[in-house]
Amino acid sequence: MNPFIKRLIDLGEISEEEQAAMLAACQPPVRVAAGEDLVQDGSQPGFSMAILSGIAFRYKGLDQGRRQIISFQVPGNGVDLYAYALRRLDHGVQALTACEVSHIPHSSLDQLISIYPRLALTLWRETIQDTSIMREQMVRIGQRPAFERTANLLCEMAHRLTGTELQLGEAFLFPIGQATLASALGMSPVHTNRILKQLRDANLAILSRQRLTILDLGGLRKAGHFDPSYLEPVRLNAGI
Amino acid sequence: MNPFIKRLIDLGEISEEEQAAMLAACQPPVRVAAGEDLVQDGSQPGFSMAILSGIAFRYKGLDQGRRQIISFQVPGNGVDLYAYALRRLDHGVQALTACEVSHIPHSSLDQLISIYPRLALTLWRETIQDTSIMREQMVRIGQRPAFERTANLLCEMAHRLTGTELQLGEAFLFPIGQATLASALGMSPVHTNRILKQLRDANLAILSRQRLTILDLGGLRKAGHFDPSYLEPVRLNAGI
DNA sequence: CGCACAATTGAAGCAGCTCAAAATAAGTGG
DNA sequence: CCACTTATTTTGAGCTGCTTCAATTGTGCG
Repeated sequence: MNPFIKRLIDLGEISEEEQAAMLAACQPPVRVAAGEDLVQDGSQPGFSMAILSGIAFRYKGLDQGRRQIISFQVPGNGVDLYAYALRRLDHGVQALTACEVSHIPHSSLDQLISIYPRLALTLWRETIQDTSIMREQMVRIGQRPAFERTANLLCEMAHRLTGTELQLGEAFLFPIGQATLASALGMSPVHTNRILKQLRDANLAILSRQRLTILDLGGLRKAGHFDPSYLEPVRLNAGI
Repeated sequence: MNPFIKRLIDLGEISEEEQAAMLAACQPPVRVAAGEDLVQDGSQPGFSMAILSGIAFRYKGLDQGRRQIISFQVPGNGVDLYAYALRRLDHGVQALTACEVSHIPHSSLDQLISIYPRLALTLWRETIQDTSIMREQMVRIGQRPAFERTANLLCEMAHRLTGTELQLGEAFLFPIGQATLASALGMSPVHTNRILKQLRDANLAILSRQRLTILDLGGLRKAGHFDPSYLEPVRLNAGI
């Protein structure tokens, strides 16, 4: 099934009719090569996107080549759904791996939402989940020392990639260079390298050859003070 | 005028009827003392809030007392409007100064939005502005060195407080302790103190006695590499 | 094979941290 | 309004986590 639709179902009860309507609003998949921008910083797209396969990331660039990676987007995630209400993007989105994305024109969203208001709430929830991840990233960068910080991010990625096509048994396809990882962690590439070595030496995780291999999930979680509750899907009418 | 309504008007064209309806959905103001929580981390509020006066901040706590301040909320800002779609808050909100806030029950939002769908988009836009600020905060923490980082945040606060009741001529009421500021900047209180001294010595800004005084806005902006474009209100149908 | 790029390691420096004490400011009760 | 207490700010000193620079090794690929 379309992983984006699957995700929306996870986020809230949506009828088959709504699913079909959402699916119809998604344009045929576009392939984007690794390293390409899905949308440019500062552009004014008339569409949002859903990631069908692959990993992308959002980033904000500074002068002199430095940049901060804001968050990763995995299959099923929407990308800049809230660009729907933004005139001008304040960040870029780039493909980490080759990606398949579906464009969703904002005009289609207008129609969709006017017919199925509940869908709007579900889409909104997807963006909210996104902000939860951003907050966690902020805590990571602002408060956690390098080792814990790195372990924590790897835990998050493993968690989010679980169940996607990118899971390969105990390992995950996560072809990120150390320089790129460094700009997600807010630390230097050299230090990132050393921390990865420490994680390897501690038999917690290995990141190499396009792959993230978790050797000791429990240990990695402890090292990263990782608590996945912020990633659990948020159902409006569940629980209480 | 109610600063929240004023802000919504800034964010998009909303009719007087819509304004009135929104106003009606806001419950009578509640006063919260400085240092008190507006909402607790982990709680499940059935309402969102608007800040009528004062400054609040959102934060995520770690073990051992460390915490990261996610963002500040100034008069007119909504607080956790998207808690509307969240079951359980993943962060807390605390009053920096004494605050007046208006609760907006989610049930009222339901009704409001079903009658005035355009209001939903405007509220959404308010939350989007919020995420822009969060992204900037992430860049600040992840990429900027202490001096630039601090200057940048002070620029943002000055910008956002301009035009509110908290503006006092060249200065702003911003009664933040250095320890609190430190947890917003992701640095130690001692170092925060030294950076503030540097800013003072450079005749850029003074933060003391409850007040933020900007001595040299141009210089402060340059020092902080501050570009306010992410704060400009985002109008859907404007421009182009 | 050989080129280009990514990962690894070493070494030196510094930005920012912790610890700890002194100086100011802010409350509080008499 | 003063004396006292308590919190906040400021400063010093020493340390370390992380950075930068630079060289080496490894890896993927035409």
